[in-house]
Amino acid sequence: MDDTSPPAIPTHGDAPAAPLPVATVLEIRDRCLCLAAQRAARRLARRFDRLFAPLGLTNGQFSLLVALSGGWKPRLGELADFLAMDPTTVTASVKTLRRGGFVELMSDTEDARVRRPKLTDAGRAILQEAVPMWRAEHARVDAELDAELGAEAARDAARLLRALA
Amino acid sequence: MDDTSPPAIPTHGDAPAAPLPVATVLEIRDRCLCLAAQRAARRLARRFDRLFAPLGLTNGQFSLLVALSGGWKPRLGELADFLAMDPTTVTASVKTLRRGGFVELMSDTEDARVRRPKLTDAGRAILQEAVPMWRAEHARVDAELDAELGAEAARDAARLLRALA
DNA sequence: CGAGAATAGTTTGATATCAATCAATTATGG
DNA sequence: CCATAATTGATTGATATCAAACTATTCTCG
Repeated sequence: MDDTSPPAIPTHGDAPAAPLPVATVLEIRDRCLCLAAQRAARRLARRFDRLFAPLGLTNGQFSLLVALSGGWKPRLGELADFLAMDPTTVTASVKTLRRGGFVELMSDTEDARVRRPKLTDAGRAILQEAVPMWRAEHARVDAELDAELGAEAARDAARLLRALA
Repeated sequence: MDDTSPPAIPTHGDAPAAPLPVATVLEIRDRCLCLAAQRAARRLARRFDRLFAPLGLTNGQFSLLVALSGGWKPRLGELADFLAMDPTTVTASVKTLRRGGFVELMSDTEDARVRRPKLTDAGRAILQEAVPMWRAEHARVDAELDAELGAEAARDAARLLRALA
């Protein structure tokens, strides 16, 4: 930083790391679907995490419990595919829910490698509290989206997100 | 479960935790924007994390570095707003990037509470490698979206996600 | 049947994420 | 000017996330 020192000699043959052109920054900021998806996911996650906080549930735990509450009896790997999670993340999430008493883990009788998570009574009970909360909050989200984009685009949102996943 | 035992007496006045109706499960599975956003975000995050892995960057670190590469000199809180992150997450992310030598943290001369992250030469250099990779990969994402939804919906995708955030 | 490949899940280690709480600094009202 | 409130970040603790490496089990085919 002393102007009597000789001109800097770049370490390789590279130019000395100029800032990106403004157009490039704007292109990424405004068009990057990955960034946009992370932002939307974080905002919505926080919103539903706060909604479910009085129950001691997170949005992800709610989704996992819902997935198990129908007739579907997935193995852990199938659950990971459905949630678009890494299998190791599902292992960890199920462990937390097991500690909370909402889920138990059964070994498959056909194939000893396979394990299937199963809702407990406590799991079903907390869902009966959570579902009406979800319904009310989600109606608000839909209304806000309608106001911002119009009903048509709002309906496309779910389809778009499914296509991205 | 023994039919000679007396009828179960629910702990409270509640019904003994019946499974959710199938229609409810399907409603949440197919319409919940939060779940859909998490899925899309995880898939895209994994995709760009793998893309940038040879550089030792994650998708989130890339986005943060891009945000700092233009003329914008945000304080940490402003950066958190832009990324829709919790401020404490930004503190943690910047710490990692500082350890990697890509960012430095400057105290503001006007207000001693304020700190502003700043790209280092190494940060600018790695961006020059990462941006072409991003461009190529993102073109593939766009093409896949075009094929699935048509060009029009694909072009609106970023706008829709911004509305969600 | 038996050896090697494939599959299912777990463990470990690193980063990401956020709520709750704390410390430092600045602004405001009396 | 001082006491209090508001602002800005940092720290802590818990869960989430995924890559890499591992164990256990099942499959395949010679």
